[in-house]
Amino acid sequence: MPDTESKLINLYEHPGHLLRRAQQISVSIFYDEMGEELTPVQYAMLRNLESHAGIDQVSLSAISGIDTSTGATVCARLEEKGLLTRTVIPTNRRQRSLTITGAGEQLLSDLIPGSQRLRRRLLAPLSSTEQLQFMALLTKLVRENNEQSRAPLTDGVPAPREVS
Amino acid sequence: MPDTESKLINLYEHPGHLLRRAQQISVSIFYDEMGEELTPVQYAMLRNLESHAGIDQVSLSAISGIDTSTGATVCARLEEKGLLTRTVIPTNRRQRSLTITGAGEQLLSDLIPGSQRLRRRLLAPLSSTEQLQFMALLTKLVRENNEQSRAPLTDGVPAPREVS
DNA sequence: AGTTTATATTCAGTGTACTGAATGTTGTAA
DNA sequence: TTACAACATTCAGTACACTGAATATAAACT
Repeated sequence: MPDTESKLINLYEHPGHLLRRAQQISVSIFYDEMGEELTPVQYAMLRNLESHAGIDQVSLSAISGIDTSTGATVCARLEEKGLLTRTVIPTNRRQRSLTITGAGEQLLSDLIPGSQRLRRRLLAPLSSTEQLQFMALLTKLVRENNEQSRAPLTDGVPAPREVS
Repeated sequence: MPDTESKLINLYEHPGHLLRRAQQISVSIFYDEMGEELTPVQYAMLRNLESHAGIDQVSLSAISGIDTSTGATVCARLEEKGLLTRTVIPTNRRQRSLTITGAGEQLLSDLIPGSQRLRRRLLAPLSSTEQLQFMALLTKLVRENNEQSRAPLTDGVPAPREVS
């Protein structure tokens, strides 16, 4: 009998604990391959900004799966580093339009090889078949539990709320 | 052709990003099912302490997969809450022996049903077969990448360094 | 118009999680 | 025994990630 539902002696049979460990490892490899210029979350937001020029902070946070409070501080740091600019939108002075700078785009393109190595290293313990399985299962788990966290993903391109 | 190795347009094909989201969701469900008395990491450390009475902070951090700096602050908070006690070991005044209190053991046993619901909810999007697959793959990934993070797991029972 | 409601952002506070350094203790070697 | 290395713990600093509340703006409604 596989000990999936029975005794909970070993904490490492708990999916939550394993996920925490996997994330730690992922972050660690990230810094190894991508350097110290960006944190994983900063990278994710900048990468998402690249394909959604002029988006506002709330929408960018949403597609990045990050709570808006956190998203604001992340954007502030990216602005400090000169990787994006924030400008108040005249037609809706609540929103700030975000634009990636040249330095930001340069950095992203410099980081492409690292991001590929990161992915390969993280999945290296699995065979190619297992890699596909794992990604499919993880995607399914995230997608269907999506609404659980404070920062549920707005799927795909989330109707950029007519910034213009 | 499955887009596993090709273009990296969609960030949600990146394992690291998915792992971060999965962890967010896991934490969120944790609070939902386990209440606010303990954080996930506090729970993990207390649970590990239960089966390793008298262990020192460094060893407990190691088996919990937590860096010792972080482990120290977590233990301090658990002591404040009256869930464990820390006493300097006379024979080695560097180390502090940790002991779970009655209140700590009570709390852990109260949380057992919640921890089972947590596990079920987290894995609910997957069929039973998929759940087994997923746990196996995640375990493999964590185990073989173990040394990557600052807090590599000492496997199983890590030779409690003769506390006594 | 004036009031409510919704929205975007920010702020205060707590808790991981890490790095790098400091402190104190123990054990070993010159 | 004195110097040095190893070790356990702590501390300072940075960055997520969340909650709950505050602020400012915009839209809707009476």
